[in-house]
Parts: sequence; structure tokens; C-alpha cells
Amino acid sequence: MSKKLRYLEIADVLKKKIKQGEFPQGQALPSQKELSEIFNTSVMTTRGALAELEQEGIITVIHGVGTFVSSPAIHNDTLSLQGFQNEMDRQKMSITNEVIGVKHEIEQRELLDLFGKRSGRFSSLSRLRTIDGKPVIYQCSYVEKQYSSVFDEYQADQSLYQLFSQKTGIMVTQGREIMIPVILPDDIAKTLGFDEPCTAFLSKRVSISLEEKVVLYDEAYLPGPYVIMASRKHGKNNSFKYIINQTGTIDSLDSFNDSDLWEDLI
Amino acid sequence: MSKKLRYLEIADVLKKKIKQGEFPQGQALPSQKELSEIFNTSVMTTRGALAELEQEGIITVIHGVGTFVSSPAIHNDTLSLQGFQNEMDRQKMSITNEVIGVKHEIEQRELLDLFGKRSGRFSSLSRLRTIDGKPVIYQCSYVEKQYSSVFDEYQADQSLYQLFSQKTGIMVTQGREIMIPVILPDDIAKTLGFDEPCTAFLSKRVSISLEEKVVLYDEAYLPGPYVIMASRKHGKNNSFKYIINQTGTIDSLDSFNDSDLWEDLI
DNA sequence: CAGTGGTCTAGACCACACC
DNA sequence: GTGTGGTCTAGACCACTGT
Repeated sequence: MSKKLRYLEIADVLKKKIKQGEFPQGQALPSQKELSEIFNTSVMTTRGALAELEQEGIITVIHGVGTFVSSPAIHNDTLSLQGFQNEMDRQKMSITNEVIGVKHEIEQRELLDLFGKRSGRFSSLSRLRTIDGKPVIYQCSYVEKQYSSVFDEYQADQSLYQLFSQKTGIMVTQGREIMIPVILPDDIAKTLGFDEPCTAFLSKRVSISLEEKVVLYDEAYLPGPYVIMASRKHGKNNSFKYIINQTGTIDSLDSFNDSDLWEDLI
Repeated sequence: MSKKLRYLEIADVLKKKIKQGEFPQGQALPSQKELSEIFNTSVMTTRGALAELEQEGIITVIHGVGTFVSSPAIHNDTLSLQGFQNEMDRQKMSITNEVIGVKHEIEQRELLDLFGKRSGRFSSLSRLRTIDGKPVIYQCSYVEKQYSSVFDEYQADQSLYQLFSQKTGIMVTQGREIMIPVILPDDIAKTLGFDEPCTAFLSKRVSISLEEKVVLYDEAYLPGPYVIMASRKHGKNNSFKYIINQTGTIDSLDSFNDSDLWEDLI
């Protein structure tokens, strides 16, 4: 682990300390000056180490205030209520989050593979997201049995990521997702109130902890008329998200011109 | 423009010089030491300026070699042959790129809006991408009339981005894209050889130059069974791309585990 | 080898947030 | 104000690339 580069060494040490819970989530780290004294190095080098951790989403540095262990990485959730909520506020729509059901003791081979386990059972939480009263998104989340209490305690309109992180102390720092264009399955279409066949994104996502373990799996159906994906690349900056398509027509390309939509993602 | 921050000032100056063509594409900039003398500043500050430009994709810095004005930002093209080709190599598939047709003197209101023009005409280039002999992706690109020669000179299996950049000297540094799940339209389906209705991504993308002008517009249909989108978020790193789904079944989640798929994106 | 970029020092000073 | 992070210096030295 200990490279020859001082700032990476320091970053590794800090990362380990955070993993081991020496600095709880939301807690301030020692100041850059103090850290420099502790590690017997210069401020510039300490800053290099902190920059590494910030890049990985482990800490958040705020000018004039301090350096903090990151709160649950909601920004890793492309489908986050957070993101949607902000979008909604901007567009003056209201979003709600309704629990359909919780299942326990699920046995499924594919889940075992995804979570990298050889045996075990899972719990699921099905939710419906409504926009201006209309059900729009169906989402089902899975965790290992040992964390099932999180689903039991889950309340509508909460951030599942945040709750999971609070209850388990696990920091989610990575997410991977695949998106597939599909026709809404009959049962989902019925739940969402679609009478006719409807295209949708099927999103499958795994969330990965600081320890590199898969801790959460989500599947979501996002009907095409109401949700589109938008991405932006600017040099090495690279972002994408789901956005609500108010008009419901695929020809609305407003998102290209409405730079406001992107502000919070750069 | 000139902030109080030295490194941003320097970055602005360098950016302007590159815009004005003082350093042609692919050309080496003066060394960090030389730049530090020119701007009468320290190496650390010069490096700060260069880091800014690198972040924006304007320059490429190579350890032990030098600092270069970036070649056409192919990496901005999510659908780039480049990317696909690498993928293909890895999966031992062959991809080809066939020109269907070129149109000139196109008049279309939506294009005017996209390019931010009040009047003007456009040219289009339709292409088909085949994988292992099977047509898979339909793509149509548009440029303003003044650049129509690029389409005329375009040869199969070339990178359109690269050619455009070479011919016009315009550097593409930004791209925005929206993706919509659709049913393949009849004519496209016929072209691609699909008999039954088929879900697909409809991708609409604008490419933006260093001068913040829209210079290229692309529409592509990517049938669901063969192409899926995959994204990865790791802290502030954020990437996504289209990948070929060999199996053609939506239940193949191999991409989650196959970290190789992501190597070139981090 | 020479020339490039990358790291690091030991400070100084500036900008920002909070009391 | 005090305390935080952010920038900057004027070098030294290390690591990498190509001849």
C-alpha cells in the first residue's frame, strides 16, 4: 500500500482511519495545518492527499469551514430523490414516494451473484414515485438479509440511501448501472396506469461500499414519455442524469439549451 | 476574464492563444519551466493553470514528454467508433461503418434552433454500423452548409469527429446528449433488418466547439437487444458509455462484474 | 544522457465562514 | 476578531521518455 509518494501514503492512512471509524460521518477532520504537523509534511502535500480523498467522494472540503467525512453519497444515486426533488422544485412539480411492499427471505440466484455471495437471503422494498399525483416510476431495491431492518423502518419520501447509511454506518462511494430500453411489462404498466404499450428505461444498479462490497441493488422502470436521460461531457467532466420530460413528447429538446438543468452537476 | 487568481489568469491567456491558433493541434506547448519564466511565476502555479486546461480537455500532458494541444476530442463522442472499436477488439467482433447517403441544402426549423441560427441550411450524413456483418446502429449526422464538404469527403470506417476537426480546424470540447427509449420506427427497423417491433435508444447529441458554438448534431438509433448503456460513478468520477450486449438478452449483467469493460474510462 | 513533467518543502499571504 | 481552506513562491529533487 505505502507508495513512494508522500501524498498517496497520507491519503491511504487517512482512508484507513475513516474506514475504521476513527472519524465518524459528518465529523470534521483536523485542519490542514494540524494534519501537516501530524504527518510532518507541508500544507501543499497534505492538500494533495485530501484532494485524493475528495476525488473519491470520501471527504468534503469546505473553504473557510473545514474538512468533513462525506455524508452518504446520495450523489451516487442517479435516481435519487434528492436529484429529482431539486428538479421538481425547479419545474414546480411535486413528487411523492410511496411504499408498495417489503418482502423478506428472498432466495434468488442472480442476487447472490450480484452481491458476490455463495449463499444467503435478501429483502426487497418496492416503491412507486408519483409526480403531480401521477405514478411514474416503479423501483425495487434489494439488500442482504442482515440489513432488512432498514427496509422495515423506511418511511415514504425518505432517502433510502441516507437511511441505509445512517442505520448501517456503511458509506456508499461507488455505483454502477446499466440501462436497457424495454417495453413496460404488463404488471408494471398496470401499476403505473398505462393502458397502452409503453417504452421505458429498465435501470439496474449496484451500490458499492468503501470496502468494495456490493451493498444495495436497485431495479427501476422509467417510462419514456416522462423520463429521459441526459448527459453532458465537458473535457474530463462527465455527468448524466434522468430528467423529467414535462411535455411528454420526445421532440422536446429543451434540455440542450436549458443550461440551468445542469448547474448542480458540474 | 482576468480573475485575481494567477493560475486562472494564466489559464485564460493560454486558452486564448490556443483559440487563436498560436499553438496548432498536436503541437507541444513550451515546457512548464519555460512557461513559468514567460509568466514570471513558479512551476506550481503554472501547473495549476495547465491542470485547468487539461480538465477542460484542451491540452494533454504527458509525463516526461511534454504538453500538447489536444487532438479532436473523440472521447467526447459517446458513440465513437474509437470506443466501439476497442470494445470490439476486446470481444473479438468486427465492426464496419457504411455510408447510406449524404444530403445537402436541408432546411429544418429544429436544426436552426439547435445550432442557434436564425437562418441557414444543413447537410446530413446517414451511416449504418454493422457488427459481425449484421447492421446494428443507424446514425445520422448534421452540420451547417459551410462544412458540407466534410461529409462529401467522408469515407467508411473513418472517425467523423477526427475528419471534421482536421478539415475545419475546429476543436470539439463539449458534448450534450439525451437518450429516449423508443420503438424502432418502421423504416429504421427495415434498414436494420428487424422484422418484429424492437425497443431502442434514440440518442440525440450536439457537439460544441471551444468557442461554445454547436457544430455537429447527431441522431442515432441503438436497438436494445444489441446495445445497452452502462454507467459508473466513483466519487467525483463519472462515466458512461454504450456497450455491445453480445448475448442479446437483457438479463446479462456481466458488465457489473467485468471491470475490464471500464478500464479505459477511469 | 538531456529534457520533460511530478512531487515536495517551509513558509507567506489571501479569501472565506462564523462568532 | 479567529480559524478554516486556497494560492503562491523559489527553489530542490524525483520519475519518466527518448536519443
